[in-house]
Amino acid sequence: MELNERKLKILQAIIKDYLTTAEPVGSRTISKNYNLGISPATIRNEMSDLEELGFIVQPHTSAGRIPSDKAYRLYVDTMLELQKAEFGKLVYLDQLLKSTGRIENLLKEIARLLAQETHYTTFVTTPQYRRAKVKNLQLIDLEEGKLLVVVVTDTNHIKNRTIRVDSRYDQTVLNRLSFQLNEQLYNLSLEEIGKERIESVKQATGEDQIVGKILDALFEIIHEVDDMDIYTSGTTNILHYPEFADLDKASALMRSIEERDVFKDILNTTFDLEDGKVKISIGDENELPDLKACSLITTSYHIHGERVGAIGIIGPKRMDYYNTVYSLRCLIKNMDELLNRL
Amino acid sequence: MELNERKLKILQAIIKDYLTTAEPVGSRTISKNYNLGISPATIRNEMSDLEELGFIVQPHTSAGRIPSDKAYRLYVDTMLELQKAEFGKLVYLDQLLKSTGRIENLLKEIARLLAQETHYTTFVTTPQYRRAKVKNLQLIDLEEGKLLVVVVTDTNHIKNRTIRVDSRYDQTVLNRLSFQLNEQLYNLSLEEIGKERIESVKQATGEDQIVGKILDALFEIIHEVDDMDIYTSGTTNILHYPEFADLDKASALMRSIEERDVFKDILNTTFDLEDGKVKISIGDENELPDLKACSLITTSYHIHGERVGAIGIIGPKRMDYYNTVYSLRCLIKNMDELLNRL
DNA sequence: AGTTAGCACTCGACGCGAGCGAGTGCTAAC
DNA sequence: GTTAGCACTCGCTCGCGTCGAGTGCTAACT
Repeated sequence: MELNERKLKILQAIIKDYLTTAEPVGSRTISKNYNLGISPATIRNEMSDLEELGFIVQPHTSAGRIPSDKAYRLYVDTMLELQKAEFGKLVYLDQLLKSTGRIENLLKEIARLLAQETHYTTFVTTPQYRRAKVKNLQLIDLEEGKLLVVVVTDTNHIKNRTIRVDSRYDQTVLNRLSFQLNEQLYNLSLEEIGKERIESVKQATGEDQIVGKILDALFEIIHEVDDMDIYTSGTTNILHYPEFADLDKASALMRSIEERDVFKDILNTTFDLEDGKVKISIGDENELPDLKACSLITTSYHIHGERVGAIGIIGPKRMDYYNTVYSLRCLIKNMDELLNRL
Repeated sequence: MELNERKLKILQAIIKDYLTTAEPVGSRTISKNYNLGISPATIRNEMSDLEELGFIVQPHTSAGRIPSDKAYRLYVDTMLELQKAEFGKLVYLDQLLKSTGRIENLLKEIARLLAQETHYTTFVTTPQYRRAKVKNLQLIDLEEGKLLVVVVTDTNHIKNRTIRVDSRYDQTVLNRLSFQLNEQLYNLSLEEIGKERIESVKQATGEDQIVGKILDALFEIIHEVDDMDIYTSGTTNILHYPEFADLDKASALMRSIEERDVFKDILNTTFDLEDGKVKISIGDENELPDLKACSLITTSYHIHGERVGAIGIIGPKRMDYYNTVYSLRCLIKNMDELLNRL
């Protein structure tokens, strides 16, 4: 059995109807409202096939059908035509810039506006300059069993961390070690220092136990998200989605968002995204259990051409993908321009 | 009719019971569980009196009684004995300090821990240095009906705001006015410029309509909270209070908190608090409609002896005042010490 | 005069069953 | 291959009776 054109049209109709009503869709509804020229009985037969193919599911016997994750994926991949959209200028962003000088407030406001427009939950991270380069790395003897690792970047950000080691190392030994590591890492940007690079430096420096520990700490320092804030808005909208009528579910999701647990996964994948790409991840495609009833639309924003931050929308799987993606794209275009002017 | 000792005991019993069960309290319950040595019938008579006195209310006929705001106020003022409490050292705060260098993260964590301990919603503001002094004040003619007020402090913070006026003022007139106002306000710290000071300057400058407007704007500029962040935690706890079972109420309150509307009132009164004082404001005592079903416990924290930030707890009127106030006091003591060490 | 037992009454909460209606799958005819 | 017809399923709503917690009132008791 294959997905012929009529099945596709019916599926499309089901999705479209379900997106607006949030109610299971029956054969009669489709026959009446989407003139495909076929009777409810025929549609029923096709729907039975679509269910077998895994595109729709029945919440219970004698209910209509609702789209599955697979259907949403198909919808997003093939039925959403966004390529040729034109994006207007958002004048309110300019006004925003005038009313506040701090970029933090600007980002907060952007999250707020996006939430207001889409009625979903939104988030924006503060910018992360991952192209900053290592200028200096220094190891400092603190006390028996403790070392301090300090990294200074060419943007004069200072990051440090204490690590535990088994024995005491003399400062002259540490200085030599610092020098070696500096040679290996100098002028590398933070994003270039990935897991592989760390491993290769380990090899090059001779696989010493302490060097291993230092490099692991270094990796963490560089990639720590401690100084990144995430601004959210519209979390209370979750309470109004019919799929979160169950208070426990809603509360679990809201707590995950409040505690920032949600973002651990999201941000990694977003920063790996190629420029200008909007990523949609639907239901079960999300790692976090609380997000399995949600869809996520994420993208990145730029300052001086550098991809520095993430912005995204969390909504029910039944969300209005078309308009939401449109809004996000339009916002990003205006936002990138705005941030370049800062 | 007066509030004799027996009535007081019954009221106390009602409050105590209601705080734990969140259910209206009946006469039989009190007779059985709090051995006051009187029968339900007698208690009913007394309760009838207590209702007439405004200390308890009946949600509907044939239901038990619940304490009114007035009762909570009495309870908090006279029945809560907190004076002689000893506060232990919170070791986890020290650990917190070690794990993060930034004060922002420290404050976020403090809000989180307090929410976790109390199961209510908490907030902490970032520090505000209000002892900065006025260095210069300038009025600038913008256009017909619009003036710009600029204040510069000795810490080189610049604050400004446009205000609307009825007619146009020549810049030379504005300069003279600026000079006059500067004379009055120069070298005053921001916290010294309170409502009373503003009033007295109004008098001294001759009660002109425009001067009034300028001074009002000035007051707002000085006390505006634009560069202040407010960290909240535990907002989802609201969903579990029985008094917010109504989703619309819960969602309205959570939105108010998310949008920071709640804090406009709260913060003004908190910063006016004398040092070390914990303020409790119950139900209708709160300005904001969404807070009328809540109680608020707020106090301030200090850095180098200066009162710089607010911290507080938002819970249902039925909250556990005793333990919550205790937790807050204990936290503040440790927090002030910790912040001094920074 | 204050206290208490007794009693009728109120009213929300809960559970149950009938009825409704949206929707299905199957069958037989077109 | 399509469709009309039909029996069947099942969640939802609504009304109704019951239950029980709680009250106020009255009359009797101390």
